[in-house]
Amino acid sequence: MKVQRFKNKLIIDNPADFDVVQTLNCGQIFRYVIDANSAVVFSKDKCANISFSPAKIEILSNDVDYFYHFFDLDRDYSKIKRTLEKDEFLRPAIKYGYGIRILNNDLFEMIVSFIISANNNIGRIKKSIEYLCRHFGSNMGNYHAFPTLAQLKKASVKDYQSAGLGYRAEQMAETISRLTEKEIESLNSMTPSEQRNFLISLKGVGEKVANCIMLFGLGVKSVFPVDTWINKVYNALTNTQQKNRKLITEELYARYGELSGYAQQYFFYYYRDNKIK
DNA sequence: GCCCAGGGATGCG
DNA sequence: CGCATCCATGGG
Repeated sequence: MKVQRFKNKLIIDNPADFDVVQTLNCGQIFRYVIDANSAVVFSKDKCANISFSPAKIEILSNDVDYFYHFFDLDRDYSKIKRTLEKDEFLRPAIKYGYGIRILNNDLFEMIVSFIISANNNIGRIKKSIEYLCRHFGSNMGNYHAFPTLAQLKKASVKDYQSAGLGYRAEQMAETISRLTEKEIESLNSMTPSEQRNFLISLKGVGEKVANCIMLFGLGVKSVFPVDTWINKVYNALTNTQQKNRKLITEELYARYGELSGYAQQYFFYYYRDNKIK
């Protein structure tokens, strides 16, 4: 897939491995607006305006380098799909979500976003995050940036409750008050196992949330986050009624290995979009 | 009113 | 360890 880079624009002609709708709607980003042929995507303090058709994708931004990496445009997804298509469970999901790419989201944004995501639904997650951006993030003119750690340290438990975090409000306040920029930065140089241990030590972060933060915020693809949807998928495919998510996580990681993160996204998008029981 | 959502913390054995 | 129960909140 060839990407043309200009000063303020990326152009992709005949994008075989990139579908904007699929990539934005597969639950890895909560700040975007989209309609039939255009979208606006927000990450950290940046934004990109996208227009798309089957023949062409145009990404406009004043930080092209950031969004080139954000949309993972250096990676060959056709190769990944060729490998994963050999798996009979995955084949229909890849056919459906052929244009999914795993976004390289901002790490701190992922930590906050996925703490909010626990036992929650995507609509409510989006609203809570919007609230935090509007009340604590820098005003960028047309939009508000995702708040920095320093900015969120000014938020109280009450603020988080007003944002709709419910019982996660106290967890968030504690995690934000304890977390330092240095710790966040240091995650980049840790091994996956060290990353997981640190992340799980944060209030509101368990196995699944840690895996999501690693997958979307640290680029670690050898993780398989298991949420309620993946739990349903697993039971449907294996004809079981397994409820032990730790066991499901281990089994799916054993099956998909270093490509677990990709496999998980194809499954999630396919089954959630088709509302499989 | 019940059930569910990209689960985690807690307590109990 | 594993396991059950509880937890805010809003939409279906």
